[in-house]
Amino acid sequence: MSKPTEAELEILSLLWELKEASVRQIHERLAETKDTGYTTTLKIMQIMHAKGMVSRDEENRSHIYKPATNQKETQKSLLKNLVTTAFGGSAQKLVMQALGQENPSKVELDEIRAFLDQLENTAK
Amino acid sequence: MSKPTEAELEILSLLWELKEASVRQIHERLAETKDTGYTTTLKIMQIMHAKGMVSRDEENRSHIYKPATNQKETQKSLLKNLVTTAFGGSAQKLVMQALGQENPSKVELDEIRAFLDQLENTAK
DNA sequence: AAAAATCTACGAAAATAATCGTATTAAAAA
DNA sequence: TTTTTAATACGATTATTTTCGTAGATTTTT
Repeated sequence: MSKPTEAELEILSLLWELKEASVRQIHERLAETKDTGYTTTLKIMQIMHAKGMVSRDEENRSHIYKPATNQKETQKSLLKNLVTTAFGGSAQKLVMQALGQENPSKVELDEIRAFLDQLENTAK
Repeated sequence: MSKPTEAELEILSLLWELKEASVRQIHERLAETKDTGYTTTLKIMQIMHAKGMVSRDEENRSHIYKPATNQKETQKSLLKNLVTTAFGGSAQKLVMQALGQENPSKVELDEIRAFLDQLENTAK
């Protein structure tokens, strides 16, 4: 699957969150943060459908869209792209930057630690 | 500073690595992986200069470019953008995805652990 | 039943990004 | 000195992405 554009990614992300949604629902969520027309949202979702990036149920007049691209795979390729273009290929640098800018809770940090342990044991 | 485009980011990244470079140098590096014309590289670097994204020394005929945008800041904003658009705002999810896809060495993992510890102590 | 609101489809315009060709000038090589 | 190579500037073209307006159909409200 080709890389989603910025606008597509915003919508895809909402679909991952909501599992499924109508154009209206997506548009209302987008409208919270940006000032965009309904038909613009519609058009982009139609394009995404044409690309096979989402599926849709046309049973009712208001179509219901679902993500058709795997979330993990998509995130992975976006990350890979960012690591190579902006972080000189170092995932570690990216991770540290990401953590440094946030203020992760102890719980989150512990979860990451557990994940690191698991990585170390599973690998090899 | 506005978000660099894909092509700009590639160049910026090389400039961060090299500290400074001529158009020719950048172009040769780009040409290793993609098939692009010299004047295309030149044009993009000129645009970057017009945007204030890079500075340049025009002393000699072959201009020498330097990054004018802070690497950390730029990386930070790109990450923030990715976290919000693709990871539903969760830096933790992004971090785990990033680590999971690589195969980090024990040394790297330990460095990250140390970083986590430091985060925990510094914060609050 | 008529009017208003709500959908989709779709083409076209606008905005943004990337590519390239040509002119001109300066430096290097012959 | 002449020719060739290498550089910048810059406009124009192409490609991609985003936005919008309008038509036509179906629901919902009055």
